[in-house]
Amino acid sequence: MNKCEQCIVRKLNSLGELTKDELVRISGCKSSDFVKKGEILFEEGDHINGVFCIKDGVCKVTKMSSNGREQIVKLVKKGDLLGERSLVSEEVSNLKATAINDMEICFIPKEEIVRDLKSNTNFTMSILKEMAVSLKEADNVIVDMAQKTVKQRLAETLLHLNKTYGSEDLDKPLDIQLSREDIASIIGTATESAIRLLSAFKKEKLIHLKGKEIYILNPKKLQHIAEGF
Amino acid sequence: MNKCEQCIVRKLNSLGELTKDELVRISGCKSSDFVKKGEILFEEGDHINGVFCIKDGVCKVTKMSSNGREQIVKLVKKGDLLGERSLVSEEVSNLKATAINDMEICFIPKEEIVRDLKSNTNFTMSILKEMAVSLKEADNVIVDMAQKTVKQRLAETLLHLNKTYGSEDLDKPLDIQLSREDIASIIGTATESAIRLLSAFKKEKLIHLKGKEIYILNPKKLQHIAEGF
DNA sequence: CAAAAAATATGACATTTATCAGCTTTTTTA
DNA sequence: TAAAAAAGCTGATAAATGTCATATTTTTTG
Repeated sequence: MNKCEQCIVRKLNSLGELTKDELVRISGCKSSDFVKKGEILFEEGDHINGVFCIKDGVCKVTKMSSNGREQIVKLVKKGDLLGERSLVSEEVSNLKATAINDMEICFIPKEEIVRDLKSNTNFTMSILKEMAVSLKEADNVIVDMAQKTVKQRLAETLLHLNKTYGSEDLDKPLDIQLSREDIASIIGTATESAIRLLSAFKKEKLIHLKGKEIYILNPKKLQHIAEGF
Repeated sequence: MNKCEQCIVRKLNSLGELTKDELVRISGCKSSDFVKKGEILFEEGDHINGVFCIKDGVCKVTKMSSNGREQIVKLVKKGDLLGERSLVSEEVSNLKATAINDMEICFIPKEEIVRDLKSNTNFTMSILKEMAVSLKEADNVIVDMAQKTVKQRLAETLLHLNKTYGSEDLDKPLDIQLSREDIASIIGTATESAIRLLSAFKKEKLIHLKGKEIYILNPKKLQHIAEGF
């Protein structure tokens, strides 16, 4: 089993605030796992009781609406933590996490992390900061969902994906493979509508599509569309 | 000026976790204020640098979308804290807060609160918990905005308002007066659409309207509508 | 590899929602 | 209190989006 204190991934999230001694202890109680594409990390109703640290891969975090459609609430990637909320809540999860591609993850039990949360101020403040950022982002998503058209939201989402999974090289596709259904589930629309708009963007040469590969050709124009022009 | 350590409102939020000594210190540096209906507490772009504790009244927290329409992100009422994010972020506010009715508020400067955040674990954990709850609620709103129809969202919103501002007595209206524009801005639709649906709900005897007063007559049926039936 | 299943794509149409115009009622202001 | 302004309401219509049907392509499976 790999050691947390030697793992580069910890530097990407709040775990980087832990001391060497704390990391050694965490290392001793954590479990590591490989998760295949399509497999479920946890579901709505599960007791999580710990935090996932994503070493590699991407998963989608979803919530089922009462209409019976799944909404992707966020994408979690290498370096991110998942399940922080379980640390300060006794409730079961209201979210489901599914691997988008093959993943490598670690799981740290709640009791161990909570210990540090109560003793290491830097760590706590870092978690607080992460939550604050998440809250701000959530507010932005709410406003977009409420006020923007599906077309604007698709443009927005493509730009967002480009920022996170795009390369400087315009000839390379986004480093994430989403189904059309996933894309629709991010922007909150019917799969057919997402497909239609993607086709329209392709026709306007804003993007290029090759199977599930997406090339962002004209981010500037996409930005204009996202802003309502 | 009133004293925090004697203020009942503190028991409604994380400030209740502070010790008597801490509260006395906070009391010495806080400022109190009355805010008239319609007045602005802070705007997008403002440096807040502190936390508001709402002693009385309600305010709407909004964000302007790039389309030029304001979206109400949440309503903040007596007992709530406002601006917690400023404690762990140097950024300017991305939100605007406007009084919905006459308010009485206290403002506690950031430096003072951050001191306690770093020394009083109970307080920090309480703030963490509040943020975790907010995050969960935000996820729910995102899913509703993305997946539900305007009609469903209106029903949902009425029930939500009923839970927070309703009385046990069905003959009494909700204890909050929102304009039709505000209601539209909560559910993310055009004012005319909100008015039309309110009229339809009234015709079906689910609610009763008398000016800005709203009476919830049939919460059960509203629940059904909110869930998509 | 062939058959079956799943995902993608597109058209036709129905439904939802926004927009604009005009009117009435309520609230504010001088 | 009268006039002006704002808010509320309703109808007509346009635009956006969802749904259903069906064809095609891609992926999975035996």
